[in-house]
Amino acid sequence: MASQAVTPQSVDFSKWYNEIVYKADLVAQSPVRGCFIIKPYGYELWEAIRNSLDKSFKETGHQNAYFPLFIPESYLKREAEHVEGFSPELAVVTIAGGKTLEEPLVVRPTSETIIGEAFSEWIQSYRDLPLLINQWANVVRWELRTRPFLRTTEFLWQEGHTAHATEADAEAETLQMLDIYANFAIHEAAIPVIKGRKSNVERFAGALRTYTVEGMMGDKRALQSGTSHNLGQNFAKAFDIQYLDEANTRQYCWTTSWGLSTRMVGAIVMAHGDDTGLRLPPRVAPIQLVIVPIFRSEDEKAPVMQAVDQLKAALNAAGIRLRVDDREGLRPGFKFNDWEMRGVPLRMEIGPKDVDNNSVVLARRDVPGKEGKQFVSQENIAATVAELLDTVQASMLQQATVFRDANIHDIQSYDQLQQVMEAGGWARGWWAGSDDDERRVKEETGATLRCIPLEQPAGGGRCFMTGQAAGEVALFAKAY
RNA sequence: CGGGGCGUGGCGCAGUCCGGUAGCGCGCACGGUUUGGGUCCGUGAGGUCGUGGGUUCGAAUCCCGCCGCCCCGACCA
Repeated sequence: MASQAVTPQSVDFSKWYNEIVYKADLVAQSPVRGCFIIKPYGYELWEAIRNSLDKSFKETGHQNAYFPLFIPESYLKREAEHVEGFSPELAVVTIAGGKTLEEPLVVRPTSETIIGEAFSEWIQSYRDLPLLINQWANVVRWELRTRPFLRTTEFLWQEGHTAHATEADAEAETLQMLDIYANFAIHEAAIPVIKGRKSNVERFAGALRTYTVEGMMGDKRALQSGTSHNLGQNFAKAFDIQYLDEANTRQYCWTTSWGLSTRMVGAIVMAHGDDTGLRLPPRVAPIQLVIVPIFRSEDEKAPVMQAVDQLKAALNAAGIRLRVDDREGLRPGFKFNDWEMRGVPLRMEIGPKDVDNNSVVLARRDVPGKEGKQFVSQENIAATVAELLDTVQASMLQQATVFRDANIHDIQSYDQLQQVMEAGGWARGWWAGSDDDERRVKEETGATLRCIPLEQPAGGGRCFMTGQAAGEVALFAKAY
């Protein structure tokens, strides 16, 4: 069937996304609205994300644990801002075992409360700090509107929770984890995210400060791809997380939490996809290389498959994730399109002519059409492929960075903000507005304050909205 | 909850205005053909037309009720 995909830069980007996640076999519909089945190919992509992050967590001294799905309703109520923030989207169990429960159980929307309760028992002394815990889990948030990966009723994520002796330690942890997210997004997912701080309006319910990494999608909208919160002493006070310091006096801990979800899968799809379908960065692609053998007859098939077996062995030995498409009855052209739609970064074509010449064709997914094809020798194929995968990885980051930078516009006035939002893109300008000003921006232009970037220009200027003196620039964009 | 739309084989749809044998494309199964950019031909399987009632000799089609889903808005990793 011919691909009906539209250009991701067009107004039909949403439609393109909804179609491609199904066609590329990432996801399937489920019986429950807002919940989606993640199919093996999509799950492998999530596993690649998970494995990379988990490695970074371990390297920075974090340990995995697992906390219960059900949280007593009273726990959420202990932190006022937190419960207010999450109440509208909670799923609550009131009946179990055929009886009405004395206290309803909340299906976790996040686990600060139950982990805070545990921390209060685990932590006695400054010697117990820092306590660095992460969990891989599912959470449920009953959102009104959902989309595969980007906003689902149930989603998979990791949530890190840490406790520290000092505010400085907590802040350092918060920023360290933000760096891990940013490094993953940039170097693995090839999405050049911008690190920044959230405004009061966008801050996590109960946090002192929230940091974010924001990525630009193919339609120039922003997507928050990971967050890290400095919770201050808010949860420590709500859950009585205290320790005895070296002077034998009781002190409240400073805690953090940080999370990255299956939304990252959607980010990768939306940041890189094109007319033909997905484009997956080699470092996270479940299949990095697909080999398409080409032959007309059984006589031609034997030598081709023999060469394929040899190439496959060499590539496997080098740790390259590959698949041989030996499906019968399908023409090569069909297979080319099929794997391009699924985003496989590199394709190897090998037919009788190549066997004679000791060559193969390698086709890059990041360069469209025939220009992405090249003949290479079968000698040292593993090294050739590995190098080309690195090239594709770098090229995809480069393309995404050029696209991002071309679509961030510096603004000096509210008019300019409105113009940028109408035309599409991100707006960057000096900002000293109030929370109400920020809400007005959202109402009138559809843009939200995505973040106050950590990297700031020198000096200061006048707020583009209020004209007041401003010391920081902020990024505004329409977001998912 | 406000505004708009849709429920017909696995998926996408036509048929509804004007009632009269349930159709098309894709997919699936089988046989043949084909393979360097989305092969072609043939045969076949598969549908309580969302649901309940009403009108009628006869309802996918007309009337009334109900249910479900999608899109836009409010909420959001």
